Amino acid sequence: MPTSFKALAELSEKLEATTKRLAMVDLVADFLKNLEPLEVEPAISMLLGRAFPKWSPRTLEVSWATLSDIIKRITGVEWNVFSEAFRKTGDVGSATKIVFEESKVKRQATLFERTLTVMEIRRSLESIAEISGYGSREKKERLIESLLSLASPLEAKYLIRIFISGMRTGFYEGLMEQAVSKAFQVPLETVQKASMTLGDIGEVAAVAKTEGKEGLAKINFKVFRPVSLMLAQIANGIAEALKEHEGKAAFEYKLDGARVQIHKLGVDVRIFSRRLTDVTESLPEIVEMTRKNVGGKEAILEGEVIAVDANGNPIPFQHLMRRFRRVHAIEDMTEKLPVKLYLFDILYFNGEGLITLPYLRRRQILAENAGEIPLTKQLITDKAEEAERFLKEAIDAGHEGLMAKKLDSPYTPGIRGKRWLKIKPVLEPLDLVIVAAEYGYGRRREWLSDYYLAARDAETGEFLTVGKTFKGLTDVEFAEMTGRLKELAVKKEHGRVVVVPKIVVEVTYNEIQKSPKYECGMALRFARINRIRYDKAPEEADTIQKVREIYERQFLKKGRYKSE
DNA sequence: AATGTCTGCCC
DNA sequence: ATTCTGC
DNA sequence: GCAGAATGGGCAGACATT
Repeated sequence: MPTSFKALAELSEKLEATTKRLAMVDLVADFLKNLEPLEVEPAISMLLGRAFPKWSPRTLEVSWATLSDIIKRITGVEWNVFSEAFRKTGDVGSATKIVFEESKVKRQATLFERTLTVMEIRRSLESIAEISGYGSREKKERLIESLLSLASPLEAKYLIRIFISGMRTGFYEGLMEQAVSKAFQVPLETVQKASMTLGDIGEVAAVAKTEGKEGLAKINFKVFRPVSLMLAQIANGIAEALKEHEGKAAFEYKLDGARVQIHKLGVDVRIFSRRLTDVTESLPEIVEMTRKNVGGKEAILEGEVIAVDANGNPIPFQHLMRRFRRVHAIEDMTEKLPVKLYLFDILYFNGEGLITLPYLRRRQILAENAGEIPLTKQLITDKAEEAERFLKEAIDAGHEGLMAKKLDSPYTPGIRGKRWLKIKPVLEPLDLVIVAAEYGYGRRREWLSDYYLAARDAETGEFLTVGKTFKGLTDVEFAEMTGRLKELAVKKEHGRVVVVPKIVVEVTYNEIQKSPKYECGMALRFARINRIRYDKAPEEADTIQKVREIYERQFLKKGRYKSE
């Protein structure tokens, strides 16, 4: 019997209500057992808040702005009714449920509601993703409208959450692996291994259901099917990294570019980004390089692409972004804005998965088959001073910092572990003034949690915004800060509060970027609050002139784009 | 044709 | 991306 | 220790609007 979406929504509601992970796994396992084979992947994707599997190139091109318009329209509620529900719950999905319930009579819900199946929802999502071209916005909206008008308030809540990619139930992919293992009675390790290889638990579960353990064991890498990337944790410096890696590690230059996974089969090459988007078209020179240099028939490689100046020196990340997902005027841009590839890992070669091999061995295989493509510069050492020198060298060459990699470690797709650590020095902190703030969403809905940070213009005495941040304060500090800011409020509009420039905060950041958005033409990258400077008056805050000085100083190390 | 808005995705 | 929080 | 939540700057693309 086809599974109803109502059952999936009710399950999600139960998951949201508990924080007990074992209980969640049991609930989901029971649900999975009763699915038909074709429903397995769609249902699993949906339970994890995804419309499609992770590797799928389909996108809905619909988000909260469109959705709230649609919801207001079909429920007939006023703008303030919906935003009140949103303010109260901090979430578009829950707000939808509320207004659906309140407007039941108006939308004659009981007349329209009927059983929606999981497969119907998947097909609708596919149709929505497929629509494009002139008039597509309206067509998408109409499709969503008709889907929502068939849905009950509870179904609507979770449909909306699928649209905005997040079920907010606390049930995540790792738990899904446990549920799959339990439901289809296959060993957890087998499920985990298959899930790592394929990069998505949905399809793995479908195989587990139809072919069992034997089917799972046969799962291997497929060229042109991207693998989730191994991720790194932050380390506070060389010493910490060495300690974590038992005294000895491989340090590699950390380049400020975009991560790429390169697949090759004969002369065919495809390039995937960190989120597994196909970016092959944007990077013809990387395709060419791979074809010419990489040995073997089949390979999956990983590396970093950076933008460089005419001398091959790294230039700021922003410039790379003008190339990275571009599909128009590429030939023109390959000349104007050259990019360079550095490889650092290999996951698959001529039919063999390499991810279980130790780092050193993989790096060796990579070196043997990379031809003239450079590898990231590497130093293996157990001496902190040597590593420190290497770090300084990397920074002086205009790079971001270092990666520390554990010598005997496997490649673990999708896992952010301590086997890889990133070491990124920060620039000197700035004392900035909060000039405005916004209310948060979700758990932060009661607090002013997002702050506009400004530097003083020494010439005019004005405060000029150089960025915005929501990071660095604890919940207690947010609550306190909200109180203080409310007292300083001079203007309120749309959840934004403009305040008297009074509160000074010490802000850390990794770079000063050129900004098209802020008046002063500069913006902080990755700004976060270090501490609140209760002891400082706004007149003592750092100046725009100082920010500019630091901005200019960056180019002593990094190259500059030629038109600047 | 130019400008504005939304979306997704790099970091 | 970074940071804090809850399990 | 892990995963998730909350949200930053800024880029291109795709449409919508003027």
